[in-house]
Amino acid sequence: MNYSINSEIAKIFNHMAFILEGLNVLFKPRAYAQAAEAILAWNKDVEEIYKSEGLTGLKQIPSIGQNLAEHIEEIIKTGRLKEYEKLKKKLPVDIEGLSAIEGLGPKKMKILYDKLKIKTVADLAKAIATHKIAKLEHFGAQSETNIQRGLKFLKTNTGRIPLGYILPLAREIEQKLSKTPGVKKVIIAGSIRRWQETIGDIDILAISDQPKKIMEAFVSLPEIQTILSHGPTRSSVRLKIGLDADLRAVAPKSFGAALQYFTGDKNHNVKIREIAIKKGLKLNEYGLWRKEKNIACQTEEKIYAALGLDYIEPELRTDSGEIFAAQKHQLPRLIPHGSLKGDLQIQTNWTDGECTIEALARAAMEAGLEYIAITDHTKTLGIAHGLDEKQLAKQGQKIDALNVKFIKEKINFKILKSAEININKDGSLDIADAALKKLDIMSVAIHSAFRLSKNEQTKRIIRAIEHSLVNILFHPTGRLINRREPYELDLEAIIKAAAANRVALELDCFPDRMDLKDTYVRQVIARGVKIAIDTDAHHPEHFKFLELGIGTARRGWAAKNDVINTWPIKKLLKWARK
DNA sequence: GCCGTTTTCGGCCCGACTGTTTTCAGTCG
Repeated sequence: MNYSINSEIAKIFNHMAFILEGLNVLFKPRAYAQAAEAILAWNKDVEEIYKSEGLTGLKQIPSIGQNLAEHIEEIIKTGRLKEYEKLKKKLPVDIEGLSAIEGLGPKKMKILYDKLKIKTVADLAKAIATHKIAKLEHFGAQSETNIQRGLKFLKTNTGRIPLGYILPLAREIEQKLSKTPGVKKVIIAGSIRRWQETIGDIDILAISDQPKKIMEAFVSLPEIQTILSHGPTRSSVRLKIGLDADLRAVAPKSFGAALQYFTGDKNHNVKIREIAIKKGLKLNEYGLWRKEKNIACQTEEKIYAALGLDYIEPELRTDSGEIFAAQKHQLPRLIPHGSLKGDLQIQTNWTDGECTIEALARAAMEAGLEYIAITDHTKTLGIAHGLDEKQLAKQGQKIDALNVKFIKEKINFKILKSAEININKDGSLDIADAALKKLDIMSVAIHSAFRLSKNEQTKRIIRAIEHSLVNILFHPTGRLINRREPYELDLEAIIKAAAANRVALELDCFPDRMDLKDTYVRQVIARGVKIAIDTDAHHPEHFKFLELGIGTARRGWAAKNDVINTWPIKKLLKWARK
C-alpha cells in the first residue's frame, strides 16, 4: 500500500503546527499536529478517500474538519497548499534539521531566525563559533553550551527501533534499578508497556520513598552516554545505543496514578484528563482529585473506575475508540500473554534456518509450546535452496520419525508437516497439489515481484488464497520496518477473500516484520478472519519473539479465539482440513 | 482549527526540569 500522500500531508501539517507555535498562535498548533497524527495512523490513502467520497469522506478521519479537509483537497489537486507557503515565509528554516537539537523548539527557532537569520544547522554552528547566541535575549552562555552539545549529539532520526531489539536492554536496566536501596518497585512504562511495534525511548517508573537515590543510580548507569536532565523526581538520559531513557519516581501511594500517567499514550491521557475535567475533577501523576481531596491513586483500575470507565489495558491506550468502548462496557477480552500453544512458521537448516528440526522442536518445548509447523521454503526460492516435492516428502519422513521419538520419550509435543509455499508471479503455487495434500497445514507467501501494480499484486495473492488447500497467508504486507515498504495491495479485498475461503492471515512477529501490524489486525478480526501468530524462527532463540506477537495482537483488539494457534492441535488440524 | 449525550460557542491536559529570569517561559514527555 502506498501511503506516501498521507505522510506528505502529515509532514505539511506538522510543519504548520510548528510554525504556528513559533508565532505564538493558540490552539491551532495542537489542531494541526493532531490532524497530522490522525492522517498517518489512518489505514487508507487520503487521495483514494477523496476521490471516492470527497470532502465528506475526509471529514470521517478524526481531527479533520471542514478547513483541514479543504487543505487536503488543495494538496491533492494542486500539489501545494497556499496557506502553508504563506506560513513558511514567516519561519523559512530547516525545521527537521534544527529540531534534532535537544532543547531547540519553535519559539527559540523563531528568535534565532529573526535576530540572526539562522535557517540551517550549519548557520547555527557558525553562530556558535562566533559566540553570537549567548548575547541574544532569553539565551545565555549556558544555552550556547547546550546547543553546542546538542550539535554533537544530534537526535537520531534514523527512526524508531523495533521493540524486540530494545526489550532486553530495557529489562536489564529495570533489573539494575530494582536493586537500588529503598526502591519498592521498578516498572517499564510508556510505549514498551503498550507493546508498540517500534520504540522511540525507554520510559521507566520507580516507586520509592527515597527518589533521590534511584535518580543517582539511574544517571550513573554504564549504558549512558549523556545526562539530559537530572532532578529529584525525574531524570532523562541519552543511552549509548542512541536512544533516550526517562526515569520518573513517585511515592508508593501514587503508584496507580503515576503508572497511568507514564504509560500513555499522550492522546489517550489527554482524553482521559478531559473526561476528569468534565466531571469536575483533575487527574495528574499523583492521583485523581476533586479540589484538594484525593479520589483515587493506588491502582489504575480505581482511577478508570472513578471516571466511569472499565479498565483499559495498556495496549489499547491509543485514543482509537477504546475510551468510548470502556464507557459502554464493550471492550474486548484480549488474548492473554502465554496463551499460544503452537508456532506455525519455522525455518530449519533444510533451507535458510540455522538449526535442525529436532533442535528447534526442543527449543519450542522449552518455550512452553505443544506443537510447531516446519515451514521451509519451496523450490522457486532459489536463494534459500527451497525444497521440491521429493525433498518435502523426505522431510516428512524425518518429521514422522521425530514424532515417534517424542511419543517414546513420553513428551506431549507434535511437529506438523508444512511449508512456506512460494506464490508464483501469476498467483499459482510452486508445488504440485499431490505433494501439498501430504502436508498437515499449508501456508503461502510471496518473495518476489514485489513491484507489481496494486491491482496485479492483489489479484495474484487472492488467487493463492482461493487455492482449495491453502490455510494461511504468511507476512501479508511484506513490509520490513525501517527497510522495506509494504507491497502495493488492496488489503480490504484480501481480507474479503480470506473470509470467503476461510484462510487465516499471519501476524509474523519477527521484530522487524510485525506483519500484520496492529491496526491491520484490528481490521482483519473485525471481519471475522482468523490470525496466526508466528515467530518465523530461524534459530532456537527466536521463540522469545512470541510475546511481541501477542502484544501486537492485543493492540489489534484480538481475543484468544481469533488466534488459531491458541487452539489445541486437534481443533487446529480439523480447521486446516477445510 | 476541532469538537460536543452538560456545549454549534467556548472550551482546549498537566507537571518536571532548565535557564534566564527576580516570577516565568520554553521544552519535553
